[in-house]
Amino acid sequence: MVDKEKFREKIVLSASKIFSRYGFKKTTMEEIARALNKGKSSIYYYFKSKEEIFEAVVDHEAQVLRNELSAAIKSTDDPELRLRRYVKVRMKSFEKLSNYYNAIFNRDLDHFNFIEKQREKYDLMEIALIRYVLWMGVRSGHFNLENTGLAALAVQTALKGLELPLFWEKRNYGIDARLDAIIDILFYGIVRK
Amino acid sequence: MVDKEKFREKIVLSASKIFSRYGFKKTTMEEIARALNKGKSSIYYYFKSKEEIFEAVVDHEAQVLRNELSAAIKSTDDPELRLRRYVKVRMKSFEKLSNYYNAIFNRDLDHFNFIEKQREKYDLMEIALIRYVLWMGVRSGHFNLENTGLAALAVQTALKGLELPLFWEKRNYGIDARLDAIIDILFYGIVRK
DNA sequence: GAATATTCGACCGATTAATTCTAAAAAATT
DNA sequence: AATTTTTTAGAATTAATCGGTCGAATATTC
Repeated sequence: MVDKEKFREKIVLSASKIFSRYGFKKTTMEEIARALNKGKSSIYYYFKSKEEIFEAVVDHEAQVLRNELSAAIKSTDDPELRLRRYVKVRMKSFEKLSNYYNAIFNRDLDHFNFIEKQREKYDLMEIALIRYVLWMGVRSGHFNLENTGLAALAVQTALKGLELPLFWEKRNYGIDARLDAIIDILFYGIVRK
Repeated sequence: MVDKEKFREKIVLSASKIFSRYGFKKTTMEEIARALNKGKSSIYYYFKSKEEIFEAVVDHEAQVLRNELSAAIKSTDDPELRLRRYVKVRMKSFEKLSNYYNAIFNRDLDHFNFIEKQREKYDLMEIALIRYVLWMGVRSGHFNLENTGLAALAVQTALKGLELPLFWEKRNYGIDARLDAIIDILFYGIVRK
């Protein structure tokens, strides 16, 4: 039927909320079904397992993140501001996109190889985006870098490393300020004086 | 030992956070124990079941609520402002004290009779508090009521009825404004013109 | 009204989680 | 320092839960 894909999306959107609230393990098929006013077994008509639903959820949220990131890049021409906005969106999205975040940091989930694949896919995308931002900055003379590929890798590594300390502790206040500080530090070595 | 009661409190405080995040059913003894750096079975030295821990948590939070409510009442002498503050604290606390809230509204828990007892205890306390607030208002000529006992019951019933629509929907914004509106409506029939 | 798509209740086996058991550390008492 | 008592926790037990299957029922399409 034509509507099958539509309903798969409905499932993804609904399950996403439950996953983000309770995490993968604590979310039951029963709950996913109940939220949609369906019987549990009906869900299996659309997805063949809980993992498959979760994979679709993660894919969907990665897509949302990608969109937000490219919107941030398009929002300005100034390379410095652009990188600044990119970092902010990227770090803040990680808070919101908690499924994705959990998928990456939750030890329980390490055995799912699709997480690994997702991570790789995401990493490549991110490095490419950062490299683009850096390259544009170099071209316009704002940034001072020999090898944008290597630099993009370095920046991305730094961002990944910052995720944990940034969100594990005080989850609410000071994030903006701390991000600014981090970005400033990042810039000292990049921006041409 | 003397410290046994102390450690029971530690368990209650710690378990409270986990319960409020995941609810009764989804919280495991394993998690409660892990959060305290103890073995799962050690917890059973202090509480004889998960239910008993939860009961202690609910008791504790009801106590917190009682304290906040009487602080609100003591915070002013003006009867109108006092009732206004009482309602605000009462409605907002319900958001925070989510264990208690869940205990009352979660259908899964209906079979625990201690919930019923807790509910009764709380209702009586609340009616007494409201009656006191109303009575003081009548005495000073601010309120216009024949029977404060009956009026207290009516106000309390109204508040209980408001809990659900108020918190089930948009859980964040407009609550303050909506509460004010509700309080205003409540006052039209109470405050002497 | 046959064929196809969709739903769901009943069930199963594996896993997980609550609780108990046993015995060993750790503290307190003698 | 021996012993008694308190506290801890790994292992064992038991109960419940949950993901997933199956087949039958119901709705939809042709």
